[in-house]
Amino acid sequence: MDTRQGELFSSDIPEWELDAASSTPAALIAFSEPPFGPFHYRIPDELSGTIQPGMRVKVPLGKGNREMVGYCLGIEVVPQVASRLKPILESLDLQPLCTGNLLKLVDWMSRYYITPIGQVFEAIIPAGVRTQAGTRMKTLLTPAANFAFDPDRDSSSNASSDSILAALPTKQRHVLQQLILACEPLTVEQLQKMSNCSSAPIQALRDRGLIEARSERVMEGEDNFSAASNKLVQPPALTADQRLALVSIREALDSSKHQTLLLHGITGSGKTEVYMQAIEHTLTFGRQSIVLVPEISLTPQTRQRFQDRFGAVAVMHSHMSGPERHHQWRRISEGAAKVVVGARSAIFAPVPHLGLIILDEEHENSFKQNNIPRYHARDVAIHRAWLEQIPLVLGSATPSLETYHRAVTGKYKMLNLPRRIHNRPLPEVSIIDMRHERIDPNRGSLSKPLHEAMKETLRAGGQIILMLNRRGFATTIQCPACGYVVSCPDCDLPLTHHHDGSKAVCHYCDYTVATPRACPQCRSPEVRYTGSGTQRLEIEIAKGFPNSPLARMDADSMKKPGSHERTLSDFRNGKTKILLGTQMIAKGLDFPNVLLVGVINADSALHFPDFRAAERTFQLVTQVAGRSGRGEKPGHVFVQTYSPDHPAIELAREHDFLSFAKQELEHREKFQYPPFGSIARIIIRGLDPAVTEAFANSITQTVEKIRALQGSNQVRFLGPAAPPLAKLKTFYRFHIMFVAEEPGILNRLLTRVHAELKPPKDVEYVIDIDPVDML
DNA sequence: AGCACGCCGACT
DNA sequence: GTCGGCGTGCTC
Repeated sequence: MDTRQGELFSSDIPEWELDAASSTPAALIAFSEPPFGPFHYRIPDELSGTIQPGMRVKVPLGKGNREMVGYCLGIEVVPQVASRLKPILESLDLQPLCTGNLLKLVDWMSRYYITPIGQVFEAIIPAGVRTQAGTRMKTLLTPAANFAFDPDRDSSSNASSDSILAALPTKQRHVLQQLILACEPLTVEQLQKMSNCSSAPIQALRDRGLIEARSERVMEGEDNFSAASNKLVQPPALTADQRLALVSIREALDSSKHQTLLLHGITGSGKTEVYMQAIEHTLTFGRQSIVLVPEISLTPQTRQRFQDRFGAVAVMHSHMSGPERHHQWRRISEGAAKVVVGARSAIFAPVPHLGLIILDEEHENSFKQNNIPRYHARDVAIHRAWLEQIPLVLGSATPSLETYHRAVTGKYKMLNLPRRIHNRPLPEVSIIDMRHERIDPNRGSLSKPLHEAMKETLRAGGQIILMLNRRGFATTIQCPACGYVVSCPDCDLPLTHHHDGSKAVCHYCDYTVATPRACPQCRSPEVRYTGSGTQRLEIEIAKGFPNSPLARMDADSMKKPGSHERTLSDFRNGKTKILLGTQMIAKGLDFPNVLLVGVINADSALHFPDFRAAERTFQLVTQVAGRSGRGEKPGHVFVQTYSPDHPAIELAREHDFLSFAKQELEHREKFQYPPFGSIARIIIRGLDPAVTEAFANSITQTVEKIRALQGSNQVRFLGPAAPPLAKLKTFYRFHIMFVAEEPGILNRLLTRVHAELKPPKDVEYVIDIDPVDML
């Protein structure tokens, strides 16, 4: 190719400083792997006018000119001689995968999360869309122009084509006649079948130019994504509170301006109905909506509820196949879906006329992505809504303190649903002080009061939800003789015993071994299982309540597709009386006959070394408590804890979010934690502990240097220190925490630091902006 | 990431 | 004298 280019300009003046008149339009291309670029590429004549921002292109890179796929960021005029630039080889998309505000959103994410823009593209465009999953190239054959399909054609009208036909070998003539008679483009296979021949005569006709072939990408399989069912459910009447909230959202929609609204509605207050009527209003001016929900609450029921109301609903979640995602994505970008309901990544849905974004269970940590780019869907939603100048509704019974504080200070509009539907009371919550509970093997993990309440509830025909936030059978496997604990060789953490298959499993990396029958260290013939998980609880309950059908819901029992759906429908129709599970069952479930909820261990989230531990505990207890008493009969909740005096637990008992928030905000302000400050984290991991720690320490020095350079002394940092998971999947880990008054200062510092860091071999690091956990 | 250039040790 | 180690730097 351009091997002689260098010789054409042998002067010492860099080419880009040459005559400005030779400036030329070039495409700016970024890659999703190093070197991320972006780099300029020449747009060859045959592609001129076709390359647009948001498209993927194939370009040569480096000395070997290896072919790379890159994303076009834009077309620029660069003061460079056109021939100096390497050319784009090929355009991979007919239409941009990303346009307008979505492109701006990608750019913002790249800067805010300090992530190469190519990696952001890779994360927001589903893999199934990039590979065009579910489509296939099909070659369609048509007769050459002078044989154009013509059903009325008689033999005298086109003498020349007839003579060509007559001159052909028999087989080829027959094939061509068949194609003309077909009156529509045919695939090679179809034509072969019709004329009962091999592909040879067809190829010969193509070579003679008598058959024209064109390639087209077609959707494979039938369109099984049904459109609207014709009878849609009519909206029910709203309560006064709901009406008031809806009026505010409608005002925001009508204003054509951006506004964030916090819908603070207690559990069972009917937030979803407000969302749906807001979506309805959005539809009246021809715009679509995006509804984001945590992955676990994206149940078939949720989906059904929206489908019954709106018909044309697109669903996006992580357990979808490539072709499915691709199809949904296409439907969305064509504007065929009125509503997109999805988890985290649905915030990137290519909706053409977005009118409203709703983010339900706003406080949920699962909206934060744990791998690059480590974005928070709530914050991305805020930015997208701002770019589109549309309202964003954040809904929760237990808002995050960040959001709540912004609503209280007037940055967001606060909407309240302080009452349950039909004025039903919130359940009475009883705290069980486990420090004073006698252990009784007949009850296992259940305290006497909870055990009694269960008996009573079952007698009265009610249903029960029990939450234990640990899966497996036992959390530690220990030798009573020598104290040896069976641990993960890769993470140094105790393995959890799983009863099914008698295996010991690491819950952080899935390392699995057969649970030893004897102590591997001292050969003592006995091991002890301490700490209860859902599997043990299931066995205990089955023994204690043999006549009450029971179902367990956790990551282990929900592996099979459809099991989630089946378990919930069995519980809904009363086939099972007791539902026990991990926090998976704490959110969103709405079963009117649940009269009792038991929290087996409310402290599980309380003792994490994390400033949000209290907030999470409050949220978890409040959320799971909200599952009870949703029907006509009142509900009751029992919370087992070893810290009955902890404010998070006491205030959750009183359903007093306001007091909890007030108290917690005071604490946050003292330490400049969010929402009073901005935080970020650098996590360093490496195979060699000493090398890793040395690099972590060197980061500190770079940070101090840049901080002095920028004069950003407001930034404080802690560390490097060993995080709670000091070893994970064979990697030794360190982290550094950053706190500053506002995100801009932190971003400016970390962007520079990132540019200077160069980790040694086998060491890597990530920057986590606005982390939600410190693990 | 890959691939070059580049500057010091053990081999024909 | 050359072959080759992987440190450093660049990729439009």
